[in-house]
Amino acid sequence: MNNERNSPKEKQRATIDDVARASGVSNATVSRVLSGYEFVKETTRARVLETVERLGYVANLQARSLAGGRSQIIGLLVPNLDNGYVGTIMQGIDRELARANYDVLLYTSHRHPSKESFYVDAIANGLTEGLLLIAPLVPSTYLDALRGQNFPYVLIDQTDATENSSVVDATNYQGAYEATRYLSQLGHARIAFVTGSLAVRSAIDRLHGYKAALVDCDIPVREELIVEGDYQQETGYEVAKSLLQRVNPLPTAIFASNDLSAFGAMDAARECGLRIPDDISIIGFDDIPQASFVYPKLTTVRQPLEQMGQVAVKMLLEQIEDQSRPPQRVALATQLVIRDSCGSHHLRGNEHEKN
Amino acid sequence: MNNERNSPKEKQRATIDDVARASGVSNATVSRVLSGYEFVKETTRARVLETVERLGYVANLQARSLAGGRSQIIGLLVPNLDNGYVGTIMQGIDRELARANYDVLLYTSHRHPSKESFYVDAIANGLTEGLLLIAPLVPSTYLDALRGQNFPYVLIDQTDATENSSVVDATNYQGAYEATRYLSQLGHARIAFVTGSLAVRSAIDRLHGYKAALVDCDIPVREELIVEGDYQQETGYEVAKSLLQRVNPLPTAIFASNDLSAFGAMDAARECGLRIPDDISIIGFDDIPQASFVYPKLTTVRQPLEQMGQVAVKMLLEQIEDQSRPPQRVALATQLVIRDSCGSHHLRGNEHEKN
DNA sequence: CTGAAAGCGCTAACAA
DNA sequence: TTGTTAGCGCTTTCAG
Repeated sequence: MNNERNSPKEKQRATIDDVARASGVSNATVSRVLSGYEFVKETTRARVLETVERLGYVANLQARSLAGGRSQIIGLLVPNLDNGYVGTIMQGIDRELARANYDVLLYTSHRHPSKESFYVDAIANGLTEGLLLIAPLVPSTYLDALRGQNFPYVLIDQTDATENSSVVDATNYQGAYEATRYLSQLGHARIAFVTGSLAVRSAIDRLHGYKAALVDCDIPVREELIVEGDYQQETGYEVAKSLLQRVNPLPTAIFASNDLSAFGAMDAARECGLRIPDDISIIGFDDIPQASFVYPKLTTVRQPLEQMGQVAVKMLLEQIEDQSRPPQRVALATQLVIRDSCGSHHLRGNEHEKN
Repeated sequence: MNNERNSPKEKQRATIDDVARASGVSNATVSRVLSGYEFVKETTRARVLETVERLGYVANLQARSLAGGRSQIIGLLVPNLDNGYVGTIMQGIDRELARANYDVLLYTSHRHPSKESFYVDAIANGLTEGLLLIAPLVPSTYLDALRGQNFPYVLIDQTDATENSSVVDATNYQGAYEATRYLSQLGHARIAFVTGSLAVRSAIDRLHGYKAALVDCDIPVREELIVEGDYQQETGYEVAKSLLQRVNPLPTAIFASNDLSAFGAMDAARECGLRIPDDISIIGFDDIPQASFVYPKLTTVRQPLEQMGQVAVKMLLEQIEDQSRPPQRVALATQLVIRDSCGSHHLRGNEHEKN
């Protein structure tokens, strides 16, 4: 509508033609200099560069990209930003992208599936050269379209049911297995489990790991000790609370499928008058930044979040370079991080004065 | 370089001309239909829309924006994403932007000033229609350039020394004043203060608020109780620790300039064998999501982070609509949120069995 | 080594 | 109500 961009006081941004004129060459030559083309006379190059500097010229991305160049932008779809989880992954993405001189167009779905698919359609449309999806809700809906256009994308911490996408995630099964075995080794036998949303692959894998470990440790799998959460702190609190009120005898440990749920479980335990780790042990999954500064510091299974981001970017960039590259799947190793929220069940009662 | 975009299997994206041809009209007409232009025959409009649907046509943003239309994208510069602070603000930004159908191009400076100014140059260059800067480090460097081009931007939680920018922040002085007075009312007289980076306006204002409250409460301002932090948890930990080791008698309360620093101070206090809030009270500033689930829950001064994001977007959008609009400054009210990390100093010793 | 010219996909006068 | 025609700023042949 009434676009005031030409108001009197406004300085006009320098274009490539301005630079060309000011340095007495053609715009093509300026373009060559700027793109690092080899065969330009040194003196010409110097002159152009000097002019660019003097005029404070910066190329217009849209024009460049329209003209067939690269936009150097990738789309990033995230569920939210209010806990460190996505932030940490993004740190990895950021680092790797900076190296390749790419920028990020961000889409926050706020766990709203329809918004998610809307964005994906829009993103794959021109501006971005590729797409990174962090823990998307229901990828299957739009993944086909993406594949149909042969549009480069990588899923982070989520799996495509058709197994036809590039994905980066962690060894969820093994991580959960180890965590459970660790609790068992501490003497726990009544180990409750708070799942993630079971629509999500990682949640299912962690559940399987938990069950497998129980079996291997000769602990019966009791369905009443398994409650369904959704990776949210609030939900973790609620289900843990009702679990603690319902089950008798009480579990001596709770394994929450992610740190956020674990925080919720900690709150619930405390409200029930239980001391952590003396009365009940709690273990999480992810190792988001907060895990190390809740009190007591949370023992958890570390996902290499930052590294996942980096790897995803590398894969995406490769795919952008060579669109015919087949999908890859990478699962990075998890690692048990022992802090203060789990205690030995044998010693209960004897060692009450831990700080 | 070797752009494989024309590999055999790749479907080509439909352009506006494809749509025009397929519906037997000119591209101009298609453009009109798409932009909601009023005077198009209904049957034509319907036909075009049908074709768009059938071909799965989506407009190319870069072309549209190059041609003088709007890109519907704003740039967002953030310092980092690993704590809830920025995430919460972004939630507000997001909500408001979604309403106006804008997207976000994200730049993470990771507290690196040169990167910051580099980004600002790049951002203001074509693609984005405006710029939101969250807690930028040294805005003065590039703000002039932005203003010179009359490029719309809004600062969030930071102030331009020249007072020539639109800014949204909170009532830092009053918030700090209230927090300090609250501690004084609890009976504390030795109240330590951990500042933010004093290059930042909010940090200075909070320090002033703290000092003013002390004066008004007839408590002497002791410089040895004031230590300089930088809004980072790690630094908060370090300076609080050395403070607690150095000062004698110990302060009975610590006011940290932001929640992150407060978390650091909590860690330090605990390492010094102090119990919170029994032996020492700790109060923060911001009320980021973690504040309510650290243990004990942090008493803090709430900044309406989400609302700040929303207001900033509204201001920016107004500026985009009317570029001649003069800069505005809005300070949203802070609010003391009393939780569990502060105790009364009078009662010390008598009420040791709080949970 | 460099310039001219043809677009990239779209919007916006200006005609018709 | 609709089509024609210029560009937007840049890259990229194709000639020199």
